[in-house]
Amino acid sequence: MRAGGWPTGIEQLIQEQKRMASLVFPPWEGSLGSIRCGGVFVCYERGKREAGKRGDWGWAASVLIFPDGQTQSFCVEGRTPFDYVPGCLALREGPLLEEALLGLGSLPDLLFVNATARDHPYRAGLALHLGFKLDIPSIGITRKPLLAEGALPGNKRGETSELRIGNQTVGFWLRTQDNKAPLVVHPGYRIDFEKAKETVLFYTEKYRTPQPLRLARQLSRLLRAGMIRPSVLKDNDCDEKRGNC
DNA sequence: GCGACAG
DNA sequence: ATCTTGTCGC
Repeated sequence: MRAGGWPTGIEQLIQEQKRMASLVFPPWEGSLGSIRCGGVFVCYERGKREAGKRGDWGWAASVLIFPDGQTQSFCVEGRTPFDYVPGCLALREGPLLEEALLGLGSLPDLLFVNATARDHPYRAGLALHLGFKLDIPSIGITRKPLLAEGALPGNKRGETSELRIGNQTVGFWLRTQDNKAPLVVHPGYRIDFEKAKETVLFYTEKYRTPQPLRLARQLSRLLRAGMIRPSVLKDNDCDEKRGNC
């Protein structure tokens, strides 16, 4: 599988988003605990106050967690080809995130992405887009909704509350740790709400952010800091060993 | 026109 | 995405 083929302009992207939103995907049937779960993340230069611009450097990392806890990862850096435009995140981040994933020895069975899915002007945010493009069931995780609205959940781990756009439920708040800020969970490609909830809880036993996404974020920041180099990194054990990658 | 607006 | 500041908890 090769990288590329992303829309290169807003009109082209919107057309693709409308197409994806109109498709019906068969639900994924996998069992947590026996899958390779991935996370992918990109960070940008520190100290900038304005929204991202075309040409900004980005540092991306993907992480794959095996059932036995072993991990693999891949890091890549590059310039982003597009300004940040809400609703068009795929133009800015899609290509680099895909590159990071395709560098892994094998693709994940399930993927966490730092983006929305159905909570989107055309009901096809980057978490859905990336999963669809690579044919990997995907779950989006964000700090806040893009368009959806809904009350906050209770303060206990596992509590949820629906997020809707009009009458349509597009995602949900999920408290992953007692008394810590909830996350927005966006069921993406081939994932239903119940499975998304189970999966996020499975990967947040100890931390607020699902472990694959958390490790990918750590690695991308280490790459940005120059503490690790781009390309293959294998058998990392970053958890509890920050800076030891 | 003005503010909001995943990352 | 990123920064700042102060504050709380382990």
